[in-house]
Amino acid sequence: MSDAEQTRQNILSVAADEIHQHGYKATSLSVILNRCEISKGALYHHFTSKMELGYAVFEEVYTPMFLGVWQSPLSVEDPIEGLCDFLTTMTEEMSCSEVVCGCPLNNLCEEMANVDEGFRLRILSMQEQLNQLIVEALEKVSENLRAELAFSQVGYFIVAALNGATSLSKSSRNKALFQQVIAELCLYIRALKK
Amino acid sequence: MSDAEQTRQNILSVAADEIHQHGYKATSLSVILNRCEISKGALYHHFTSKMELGYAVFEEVYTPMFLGVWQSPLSVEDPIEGLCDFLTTMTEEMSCSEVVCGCPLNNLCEEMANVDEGFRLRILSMQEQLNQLIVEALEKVSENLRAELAFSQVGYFIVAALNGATSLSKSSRNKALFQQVIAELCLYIRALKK
DNA sequence: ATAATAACCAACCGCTCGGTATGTTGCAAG
DNA sequence: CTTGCAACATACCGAGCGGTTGGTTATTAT
Repeated sequence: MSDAEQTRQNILSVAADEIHQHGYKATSLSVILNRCEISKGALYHHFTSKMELGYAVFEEVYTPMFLGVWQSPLSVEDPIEGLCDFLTTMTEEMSCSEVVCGCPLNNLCEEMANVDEGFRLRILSMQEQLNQLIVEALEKVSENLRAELAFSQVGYFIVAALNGATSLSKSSRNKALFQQVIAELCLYIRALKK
Repeated sequence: MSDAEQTRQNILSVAADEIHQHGYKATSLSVILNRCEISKGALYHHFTSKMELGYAVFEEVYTPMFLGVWQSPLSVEDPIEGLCDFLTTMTEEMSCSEVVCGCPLNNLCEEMANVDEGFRLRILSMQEQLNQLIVEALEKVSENLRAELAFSQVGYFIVAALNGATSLSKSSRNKALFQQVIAELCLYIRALKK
């Protein structure tokens, strides 16, 4: 990787971390510059504006990360159990600070969807892709599931409950509440089976 | 009501609206001043800082509103149906822009819980009160519910799903997704019955 | 070897923000 | 009648922000 590309990737990675921790608006370019030990000129050579940097973080960091994380648990033989295992393992392995930090996608959705159309459309697309993954997984084992289910609706419900769980744990600064909601979510998911 | 108290209430009401629409940080004092047609001196006569104004909005506007909204559907004979009716009626009656605007409590939780301890504790208290309302309602009809339920966990799950539903509708700018998640949530709630 | 361009730096700009200092008005008690 | 304080108004401050400008160094193509 060329030096320039290295610089760019470093900016993206640091920006992704800052945006995850403090949100897009509260992320200061000067902090990114300090952490990367570069000048403002360097940053503006690689990105035309803060907004473009935000979009790049979304597309080049968050999106591949997200698809990667969700694909594996849904690709197993029994996606219902795969999903539940994934959720419980995640709650167990995540540090308290990670839980409190929330999901990058949900954070950006709350912060930016009503403010910037570029972010909104990217978030929407990501959510639809994620929902599609769940729907396909459910369809794969539909013969083992209750008959009256609306898969897309179920998929969005699962995502909603998960996002709500992270939101709740932000006020309690505690994994306990998060774990409870995930536990209840797993009960719901397992009850999808016949 | 005295003129001064009138001014104070006006500030609170306008600030509550601005914070609901744009969040706490993005709410500019100058906008509040313009809408209220008062000077900065007037605002700082009634509130010592923007933070204190935010706390006052939470305690004097959001809290009573919230408790009022949730108490009625949970106080009826069958709180399960009361809750489902409440949720579906809400989705039907809320305008699209209201849905997209989100829940003030959840918005503040996402924005401020990780940033300011004063907000965090107030939000936490409000969520616990809300959960308590649900738990008490469930206990009231526990003989009609499935035996193995953990009421507190169920309460938080319901709140989480609801919050997640508003989050999802922010990216779609659409009531449809919100309605779907609420519909699935009602299926879950009704399935709490034996 | 040199010209051109990529990659980067330092200094500065305008703007908005929350907050403050000082001044003015009006009512109400003594 | 005046003294005093509540209830405002006006003007200003410093800080931090995203972004721009003009210049410098390093790399690459001819």
